[in-house]
Amino acid sequence: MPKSDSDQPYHHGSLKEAALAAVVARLRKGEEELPTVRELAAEIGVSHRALYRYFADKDALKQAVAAEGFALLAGRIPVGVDLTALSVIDGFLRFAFDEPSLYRLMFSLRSTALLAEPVPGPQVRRVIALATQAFDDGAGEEAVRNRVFSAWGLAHGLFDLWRAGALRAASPDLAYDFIRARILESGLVD
Amino acid sequence: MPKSDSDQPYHHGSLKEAALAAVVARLRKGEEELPTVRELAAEIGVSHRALYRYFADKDALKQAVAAEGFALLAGRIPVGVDLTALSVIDGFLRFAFDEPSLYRLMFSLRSTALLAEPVPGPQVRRVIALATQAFDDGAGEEAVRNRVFSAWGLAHGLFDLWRAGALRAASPDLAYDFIRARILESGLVD
DNA sequence: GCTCAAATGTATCCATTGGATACATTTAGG
DNA sequence: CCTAAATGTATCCAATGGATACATTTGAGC
Repeated sequence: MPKSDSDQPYHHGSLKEAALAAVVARLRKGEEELPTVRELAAEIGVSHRALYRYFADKDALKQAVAAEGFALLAGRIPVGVDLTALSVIDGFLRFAFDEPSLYRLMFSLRSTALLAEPVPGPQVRRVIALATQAFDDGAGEEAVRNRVFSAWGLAHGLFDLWRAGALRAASPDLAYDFIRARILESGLVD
Repeated sequence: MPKSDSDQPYHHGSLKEAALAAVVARLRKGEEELPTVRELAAEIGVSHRALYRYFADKDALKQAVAAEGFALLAGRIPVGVDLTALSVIDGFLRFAFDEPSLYRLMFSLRSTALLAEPVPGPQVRRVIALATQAFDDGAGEEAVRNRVFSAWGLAHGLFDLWRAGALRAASPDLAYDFIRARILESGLVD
């Protein structure tokens, strides 16, 4: 017999997706950290242990959220004729400033995870592939890789210094402009 | 009457210093994270609550450790005639690779802490002052500041990408060489 | 349609951890 | 000396990630 009229069915149906979406939404709303497993479960309407059917432990949840983040980042990078070194940089930087908490989470992972070993996850590989393509000016493979990492490092580093408070910019917009100016002036992207 | 022959006196004498030194030592030995308050207290030989006489909460302890880190970093930067843009970069990079856990902790702080607001802590200011002096080539104040942050951002960013696993270097030494090469090739430091 | 095993979710328990409060022990200044 | 402030301890608490056992659904094969 069906349990008395409860709006929620016993099986959620898409717990994993709902969990990831809920975490991303929270980070978007300004939360700096992952919610507790219990908070997250409560928001979705399940017992906290239910989440462990889909994530081995909390770190696995974090990894999955980070993977979502890289997928969202890839979505910010234009394709086709609009794929240029500058548009990659702009998409990357705008994503970082739009979703600072998510961005931080994505790059806070230890090695042995997503970005590395034995090969980066597909979401990360897509971002790297797009960037490599955009920066490919016909010079050798190594020269292109060097420029990609220099530009990536500069953007990532300046953003992180801002996040840590070292840039001491009056507003996020000014920080964005400052960082973009430094990248343009570096000559890494025309 | 004195408590029966216990080697440890009731008062430690320099708990704060001992605590900071113990944490730094642990990070140096490869621990990635801060120890728990209890572990730390046990190592020093006091009850865990004793530490709260010196640190408001665990975050305050973290901040203090980070401040120690910046002081150690400043110690890696040469003074006098050896203070050049390149020597600053080398000191900075070597510190990061020598003490990756401590380095990460130093830059993992939120804003409103040490690096920012209302003004960076003295340990951080010293590092910035040395870098600014080393990069001062007589061009305007703003141009110097721009170059300092570009170089800092590039070094910090590439190091963090390596730490996250994105560089996929075969060894720390190769990563170090790669990063140094990118910085030299940037033209930010001669 | 039925039945039963696999999938999914719940209830309950546990150890660890950061932190609070009350009390004990020293130390030092008048 | 004596006592107040400083320093450290004992003990308690709530939150949290995680484990184990059990309940509910679902669906594949007969």
